[in-house]
Amino acid sequence: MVERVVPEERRQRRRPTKQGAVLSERLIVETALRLVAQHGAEALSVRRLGAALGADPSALYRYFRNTDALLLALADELIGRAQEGWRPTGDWRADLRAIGLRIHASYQSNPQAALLAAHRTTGRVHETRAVETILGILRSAGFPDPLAVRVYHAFVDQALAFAAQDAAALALPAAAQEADAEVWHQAYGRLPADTHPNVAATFPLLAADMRGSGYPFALELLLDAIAARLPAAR
Amino acid sequence: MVERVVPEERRQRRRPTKQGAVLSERLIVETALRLVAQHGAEALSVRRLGAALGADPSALYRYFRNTDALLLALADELIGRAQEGWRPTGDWRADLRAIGLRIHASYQSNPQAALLAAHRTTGRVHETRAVETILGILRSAGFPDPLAVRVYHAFVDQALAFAAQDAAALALPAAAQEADAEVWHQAYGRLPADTHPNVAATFPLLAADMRGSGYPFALELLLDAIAARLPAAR
DNA sequence: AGCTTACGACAACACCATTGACGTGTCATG
DNA sequence: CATGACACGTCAATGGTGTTGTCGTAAGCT
Repeated sequence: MVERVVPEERRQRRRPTKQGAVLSERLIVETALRLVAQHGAEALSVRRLGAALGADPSALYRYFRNTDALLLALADELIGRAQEGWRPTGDWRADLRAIGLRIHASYQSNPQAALLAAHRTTGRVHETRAVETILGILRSAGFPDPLAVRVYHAFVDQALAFAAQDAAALALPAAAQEADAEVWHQAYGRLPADTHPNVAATFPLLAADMRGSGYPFALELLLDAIAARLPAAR
Repeated sequence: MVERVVPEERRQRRRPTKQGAVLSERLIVETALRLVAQHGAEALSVRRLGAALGADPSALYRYFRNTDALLLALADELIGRAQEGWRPTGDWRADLRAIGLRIHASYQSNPQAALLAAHRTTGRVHETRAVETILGILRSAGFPDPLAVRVYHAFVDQALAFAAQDAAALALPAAAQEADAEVWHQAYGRLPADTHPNVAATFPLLAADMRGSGYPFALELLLDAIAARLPAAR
């Protein structure tokens, strides 16, 4: 097969499609995100995306070598949106907290796409910038390189894992979402104290706490532990 | 469409297929798990499963209303297998670590099914038993109820989130898996020191560390932080 | 022994990603 | 301003997917 993809920056000719659309990597990514947001993850197919763009499906292969490459571009776009407008404060702990919460929030804003994208390594610009930033925060805070790398890994994986996990809940149909919450109260609210004493004793607390995401507290705990491993400065 | 599925317990006639196999829910689930284990996640299709069973693909629809129902059955089977044989030691930290790693490991053993399971609250016996156990460990370790509940939430969500995250990576088509690994060397190995000094400085460490899961270290950090919040005993 | 019907098989449908071939509109060159 | 090269949108085809309407037959009841 001949390589059909021309890198975006080297693209010169832009011929409109029969329906008048002028394609670009940007337009394709944005249309794909819109498609997923409006009609769910399963609505994202080359054929449907082509239709939404007003182009033949195969035209997409002039921009992405396959659907995997497109998916990576979507993932990178989400990472990029998470970083928009953020500036480091110089306080490593505050900065890490902000980045973690921003990644989480960005993925929640498009749960369907987040589910597709959260577990990929893109190697694209937004991602490499985020990696560079986080590593910079840790190294200039005084973590020696081997520790900085391990901490980076745990921090990033946890942010992405929670983001995907919470996105999955949001991605459920609204009806199924409420039904799930109901089932939770039904099943756990009625567990008898003789077989499940600990659940029974803490049920009101549990029910209240499980409403929200576990991420903010888990992040705080992670930051606690990281701080404890920071070699005493001075 | 007519409902084709007859519940397993009410099944009476067992007609062999042309190739002589006698189908059952058990046989189908076990064959499916074997198929995935031997030939990878992408080998699991209705057609291939039918072929592996020695039956027409459409015969499966006499046992499962669709592939989602089949995958749920696979997931349920895995949950059952995972909990076998674990006993608490009385050391809260060792017990939590063991539970976390067990959940993680069992999901890795069949990523495809794990992806479905990790995002759903079943409220069924295996799940409620796990909740009861973890809460019991925390409460008898001396955590006051409100803290025990928050810690429980963070711990469980972390385990499930990482399990799903790492399962997702394993469930990718082999090609995408290799692509992700390649990206680390291609994209991150070539980032110039003037734009990405921190990545450039730590690249060998990074490439080595990112090969494995971030969970074991993230779990250890979480346990560190939890221990630090345990009210001094005595 | 005969009847009912469960269940396996067949064939078809609608969708999917991907690719080779083609021709036209766009741009760089002169 | 004309021209030639070729980028890129289009077409058509391939081989995959899950799913379903229909049918015959053999299993198991009476």
